[in-house]
Formats: sequence, C-alpha cells, structure tokens
Amino acid sequence: MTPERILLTAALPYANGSLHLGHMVEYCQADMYARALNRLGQKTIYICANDAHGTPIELNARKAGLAPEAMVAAVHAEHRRDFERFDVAFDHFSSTHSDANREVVRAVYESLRAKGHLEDREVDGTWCDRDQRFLPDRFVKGICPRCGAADQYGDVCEACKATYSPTDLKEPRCALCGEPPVIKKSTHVFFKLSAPDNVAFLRRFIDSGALQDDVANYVRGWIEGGLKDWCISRDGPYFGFPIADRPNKFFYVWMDAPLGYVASSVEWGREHALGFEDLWRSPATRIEHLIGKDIVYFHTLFWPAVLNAVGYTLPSRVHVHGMLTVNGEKMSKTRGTFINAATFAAHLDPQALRYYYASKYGAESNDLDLAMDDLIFKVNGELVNKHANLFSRVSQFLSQKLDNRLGDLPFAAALTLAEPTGDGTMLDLARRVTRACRRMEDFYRGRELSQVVRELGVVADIGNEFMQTAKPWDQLKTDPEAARLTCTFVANVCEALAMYLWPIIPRFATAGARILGRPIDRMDRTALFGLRNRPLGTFERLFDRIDKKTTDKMIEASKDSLGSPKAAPGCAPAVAAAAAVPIGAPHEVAPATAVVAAPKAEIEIDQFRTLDLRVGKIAKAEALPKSKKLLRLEIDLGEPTLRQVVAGIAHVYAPDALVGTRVIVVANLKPAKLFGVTSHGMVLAANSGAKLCLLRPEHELPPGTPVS
RNA sequence: GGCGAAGUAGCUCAGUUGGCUAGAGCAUGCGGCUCAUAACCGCAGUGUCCGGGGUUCGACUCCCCGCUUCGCCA
Repeated sequence: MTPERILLTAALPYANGSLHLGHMVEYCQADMYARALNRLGQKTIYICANDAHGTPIELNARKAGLAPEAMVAAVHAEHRRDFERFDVAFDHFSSTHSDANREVVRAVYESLRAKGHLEDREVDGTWCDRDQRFLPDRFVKGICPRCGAADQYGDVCEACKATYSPTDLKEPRCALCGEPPVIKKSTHVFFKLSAPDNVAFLRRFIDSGALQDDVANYVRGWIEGGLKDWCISRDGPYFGFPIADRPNKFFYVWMDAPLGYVASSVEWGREHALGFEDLWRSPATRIEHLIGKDIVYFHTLFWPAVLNAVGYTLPSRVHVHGMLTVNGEKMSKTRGTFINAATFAAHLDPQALRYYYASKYGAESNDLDLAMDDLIFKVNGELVNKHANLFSRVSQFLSQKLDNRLGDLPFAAALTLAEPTGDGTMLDLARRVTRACRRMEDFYRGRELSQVVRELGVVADIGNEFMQTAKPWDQLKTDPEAARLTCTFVANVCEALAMYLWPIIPRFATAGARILGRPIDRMDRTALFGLRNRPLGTFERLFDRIDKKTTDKMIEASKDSLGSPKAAPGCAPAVAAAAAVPIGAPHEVAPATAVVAAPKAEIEIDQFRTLDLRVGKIAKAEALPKSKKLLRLEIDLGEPTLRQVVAGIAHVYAPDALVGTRVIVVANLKPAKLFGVTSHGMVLAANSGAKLCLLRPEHELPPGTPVS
C-alpha cells in the first residue's frame, strides 16, 4: 500500500560546529533517496532542522560572547550554505529552537504527564559552587577509576573505555573552572521507559520490520539487558525550553531534538495545506528516519516509546547507516582526514563526493570508507570517462557533422519494455537499457545506491560499445543517415543516464539533459527512447577530472594547525559571522561572508557601477621572487593580450594549482607597481584575516564576462 | 569486555535460497578505432575464496573453533 506521502528525516545536525564529510554521508543519502522517490512518483518530503539546544551550545556561545540564539543562527546559515553546495535539497530545514517546536514539546509533555508516563525523582547531581550550576557528565573531568588515566570525562574513559558516572572519578574537577564539584540533590522528570507496557511495546516495535535485521538484533540486546527510565529534564542554566510547571528545569536536548522532526514538518505543512493531524496522526503519511549508528539508542527506544505514548504515527522505517572512515581509519584532524564540507567544496565539485558516496551506499549499516585514490578513480574512470564522455562524443559528432539533429529509431519506444533477445540489434540493446533502468528503480526504492551506480555503468557501456561498433564516422562517408541513426540511439542512451543519474548528481544530470535538448522531470523507463527527430542542445563540459594534487591540498588544508584548536571552515568562521546576525532572528540566513567589521557608509548603485568587474581565466601563475605573499598572474580577460596582475595570495595558493582557474578581476583598477612588477588589476578574494580564499564563478564562463 | 561487520586475482570489490570451468573494474600485455574530456572498443592471463574441523553426493556459500582487521557501545 503506497501512502500519500512519505515524511523522510535526516538526523538534526548539532548547531555547534561545521558540517564535515561524515555528516554528508547521511544528508546526501537521504537527499538521493528523496529525489529518487519523488521522481518515481512517490511524494516524499525531506525534513530536517538544526539541533540548537544543550549545554555545549550554551557554553560555547558564552565563550564567544554571544547569545546562544546568535551562535545557532550563524551556524544555521553556514549549514544551509553547505547543504546548498552539496545539492542537499530539504523541503524544509528548521530549528529545534522554534515556536513550532516549543509548542510540540509542550503538548507532548502534557500528554505524557496526563497519561502517567512521567515521574519526578530526586537524584544526585554534580554541582559546581563557583559556577553556581550543575555540571553535565562531560563537564566533570578527573582520573579514571579503573585505569588511572588522567583528564577523563565524567561518563567514559577514552583510554580504557570504562563507563561510569561523574561521582566515580578520582579527583573530579569542574571542566569550566577547575574547582572540585560537590554532590547536590535535584528533582528531575523521568519517562518510565522500563514500565511493562513500554517494554512490551518496544519488543513489538523492533519486530515490526522498521529496522534492519542487524540493528533489530542489536536493540533487542539492550532491551533484554534491562532498560532504565529516562531523565528528560536538566537544571538551569541551560539553553533549551523551560518546563512550565518545574521552576528552573529545562527539557533535555534529546527530548526536544527528535520532536524537531514533528515541528519542522508541521511548519512545512502550514505552507502546503496540511496540518499536524495529516502528518503525524494519519495513515496517509508514512514516517521514515535516516540516522547514523551512533544514535540508534535514541531512535529505536526513547523515540518510538514516546511517540507511542502520545499516539503519534510510529516510524515505518528507522534506517541506520554506518560511520564514515577516511582511508580506512577514523577521521583525524592531525592526519587531515577530518574534512569539513566547506573545505571539500572549496577544492572539488561536491558532486564528486555524491557520486562516490552513491557508489558505496548499501542497505546495511556497514561503515563507509572514503579513500581518496578511490574517489579519484571513480570520478575520473567512471563519471568522466564513461558518462561525461558519452555525452561529449555524441553531442559533438552530431553538431559537427550532422547539423545537430536527431533522426528516428527503427522501433517503437513501447517495444523496448520486452525481454532482450540477445541478438545485439538496436532494439535488443534498447531493451537491455530499459531492463537496467527497471532494476535501478528497485534499487533506488531499496536504498541500494551502489547497485544503481553499477547499473549506470552497464548502461553507459552499452552506449559506448554501440557507438564503437557502429562507427558513425565510417557511416558518414557512405550513408550519413545511418550515422544519424547511430547517434540518435546513443543520445537516447544518454537520456537514460541523465534520467537515472539525477538523484545522485542532479546538476550533472540536468546539464546532460540540456545537451540533449529536452528537460527531464521524472524517472520512468517507459519514457525512454523517445528522443527522436529533434534538434540537440548545445554541448557543455559536464565534469572535470580530479587531479591528485587537489585532494592532497584539501587534506593539507584540513590538517589542524597547532595553536588554532578549531580552524574555521571555508572562508567564514561561524563565530565571527555570528556577531553580524541580529539576536532573535534564528531563521534568517546570515550572509555567509559576514565579518565583525562595522558596515561601511552606503553607496549609490552608480558608484558600484564604476567598478569594471570581469571573469578572468588564470593562464599563468608564478611566485614573485623575494615576496612571501605575492604571485604574478597572467589572466585572460578576453582581451587580445593577457593581463599581468599581482595578487597577495601566495601564502594560500600554489601557483600551479591556479592555472585554468576562473576568478573575478577588477579590470579598471589604476595600474600599480608591487615589488617592481606592474599590476594591471586586482583579483577578488574573501579575507577574514586568518583565512583567505579566491572568489570563483560557479560555472566556467568565458573570460571577459562582466560581473554586476 | 559486549555486540556487529569484514577477510575472494597485484589493488578495489561482486558472488541473491548450497550446484556447470569462481566473476567485474583498475593496473599489466597485445591489438583496434579517431566522434569524444590521453577518451572509447576487443583479446589475454593469474586465485590454498583467512586457517582448521563438521554437515552434504556436492561448501566461497550452512554450523563450530581459531586468527587478523575494522567499527559501535546511552
């Protein structure tokens, strides 16, 4: 039974830091799944939000001298920018610190109270007298009671992996001020997870088919090992929602975070004539979650138990994916394998990562390894050589030799749905393509993206083999229409590629369809092989090869330099950006390049127009002798001769890496001499002081293109 | 420690309920082609399927033991 709509969620990114490639494993996977389902005709709404609450955010904001709301807003803006770069297209991306969520949390709390699921209990907490606050486990540090390792957190020893409570630590200290904490009583609210009804429900839930087998097994172990009740309150000061009837108590972040799924979807519903009841209390809506291994506990125990207690729709699927490793190991800041999304995007087209991830995604919860050499191989050897090149050869052949027009095909499109005969005719090959597409549709539904990529390779091979065998360049000499026929067939194979690549690399696929001269808006094998008797679009280069030097540089840029404990991602340090964002506007997108400086005086548009900004292509770059920061560039601005421009970017960019790069040039700047070399213009770069990066146009525009 | 995953060609991996001679890509070698982004097409090899037992007519596949690697653990 297909539901009217699927509500798909990805886990909420914590608004405390930058997104890295580990995050992207999840957001890209969910994005591809949502895109695929929608194009297969299953309405799917991709919902997310930032996770804004909790002690770390409160303390980090305080450290930065900001209101938590301001810090969250800045990080929110940075996350949105990163998602956009990676083509992660949420239907709605909200915040758990929203009015909608405040309301959902209140309603759930009151319902749980009314139904007797909650209980107040007095518990011991670690209290710091100097800071006048209770300390979460992570904010008590001391000596591990088991192995004696120094400077360990209050919940787990990183040296021997022992778990304990903060009161077990030897020589405990407050992580904020260093004072020894004391034990102090506090009354907290508990959700009675261990109540027989809840346990019985959870047993049923994990057998309901919502979980992968291995995950269900895993969770079963926890249940049989005995569940504890769950504390859903925290003492103030805390950045979160206050509990109305419990003074100075706030909802634990893990209480309101998953409810953010509800609140965010309700916000989305407001703009689509759907209410809470339609989304969370109706069989017309199916709920699916995608999460990482690390948060299985919350999503398979607390979450369904709470939903069940308050009578909301239970998830039909909680799909668990593995963790990301890089080059076979955990991500590491010192090795440079802790790569931020923004850093990746600054060096490589994010579609490279999407394609690579897709080639690795399976339905299991296995970990996913990102091996740089493998990434290069998959992109260069498959995406460029096989796929992009097939578009290139057919498009250029037709445009150069056959007036860029497609002919007819010797079979009806409907005939391609039958079983292939294996006789190697065009119809047979078309049937093989259609078959592969049918398999891809199933693989998309089952989240077997790696199998999709495999089938895409099969389809591209059919196109390449056919073109090779039919030899249109020979046919052209005796029978140009035969050559046109050959190319028409291959163009249709390309359309199949564009159609089925789209959920994975949408910009590539859309550009591919543009080359073929016909947009695609659904994924449907019955629509294939209908590209006939029409003109093609114009050729554009779909993807560039990755040079190993680029990935090396990216890793170098990701290495944590000594003395800067948290290197700012990309060009916009989140905390610096925060200062420019008005408090109380958490949903506004802050300018990503905002800096702390006060705004300059207003100018008229005519003053701006006096600037002659143009796209330039760097033709040559070399270091300027005796200078540490300056490079001498020769830039193609579409003029008869190259422009010589001196740029202070040598400390960030190696000359070799710049050749071929498109940049924005101030073309009418008065020439000036630097280190004895005349500079006829200036290259634009964003500069935060600590970090500098060139502004580069997103597309390869011709040199000389004006910027306005 | 608990749980889980993995171990197949030089490298990366596929192998759905046991069943012809264990496959693909890369790399290597040879040949072809010139429309294409040094691309594309064809041909050719090579394997203690981690080790040891067991079930079976038959095991890469199922069971047990062990080894190694990796991940997760509120």
